[in-house]
Amino acid sequence: MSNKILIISGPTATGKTDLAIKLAKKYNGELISADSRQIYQGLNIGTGKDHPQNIKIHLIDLITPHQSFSVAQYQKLAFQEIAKIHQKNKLPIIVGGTGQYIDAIVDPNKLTYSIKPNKFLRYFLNRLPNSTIQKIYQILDKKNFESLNNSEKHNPHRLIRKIEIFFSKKSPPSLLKEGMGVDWNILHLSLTAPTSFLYPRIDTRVQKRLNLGLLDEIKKILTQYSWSDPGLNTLAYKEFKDYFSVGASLADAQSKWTFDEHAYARRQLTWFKKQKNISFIDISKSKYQSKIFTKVNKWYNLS
RNA sequence: GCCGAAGUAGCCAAGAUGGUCACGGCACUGGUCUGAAAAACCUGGGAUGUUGGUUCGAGUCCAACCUUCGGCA
Repeated sequence: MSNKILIISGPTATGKTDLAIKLAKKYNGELISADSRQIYQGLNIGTGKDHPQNIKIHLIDLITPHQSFSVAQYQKLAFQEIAKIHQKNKLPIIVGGTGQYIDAIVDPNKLTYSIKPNKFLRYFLNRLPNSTIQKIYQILDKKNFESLNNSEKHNPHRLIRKIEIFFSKKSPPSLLKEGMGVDWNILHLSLTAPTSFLYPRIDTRVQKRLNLGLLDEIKKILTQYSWSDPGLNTLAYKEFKDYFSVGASLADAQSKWTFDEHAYARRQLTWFKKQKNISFIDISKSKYQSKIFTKVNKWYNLS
């Protein structure tokens, strides 16, 4: 066997981790995080690393807040972890809310992932107005520029990445050469709920994290890192920048943070909605957990 | 009870001398995404406290009423 992978995804505050821990116990599994923020050391309360200490979760606490990270790196590491867990004849359980990271596992054939970021180019382009970036890309690659939708044309990150790809030498090696992902048997469960159900849960969790001492954690982080470090561009941290640096009110920071969490949850729902081969589980419905265990059980024992 | 100020979407808020049924921001909605993704973007709907009056025409002027805030009692 040993080609099965269980994925638990979904927006924030749906109880993914708790569920995944239960599943891991029952099915002899090991957890792999798919979370772009829990990879940062020191960002604990704000990113929700509140799972029991005796539970091992792979791919968290990988780097410090002044380092940057990306999907391609995640993909590589996740493949390694999956392989290790399979070798132990255990079930890898991917749990997280970063849709892009999960996508890199489910659909690994992303050719451009081998094209590395060009720091110099990014530094240069990042200080230009978007209209100029557009013109540059238009001149370089008129055809592709015109095929972009409105959202992409106004998105400097995406435009810069496209320019980066244009300048790189073509013919990126396919990851499929390594044979990763070709024979996996994946069950992808995505937790979901109406926003009217999610928002109150988010709100209480925000309050809870403040009570747990988030502000002290931020204070401590600020002794070593600065607001411009990539790790601090994270919900639960970035909203407190004005509070700490300009003396803005705590209430404003908290409500800003809360609303950012709502918007984040919406984006996640939008992302997962259009992914293929997902079973959605509405956690606002009763007995959703038993539905999950039934589904997993059937999948685990068959095939 | 009297005097003053104010009432524009869930919240904040613009609106020279009355004239395209009203600027924005937040929230909320739907969407985009191939090495920044808890990122970075695109999109949509919703309002002039109430009732009258003046006027060709009122958020803008007048009256009454209602509500809120401040002061005096």
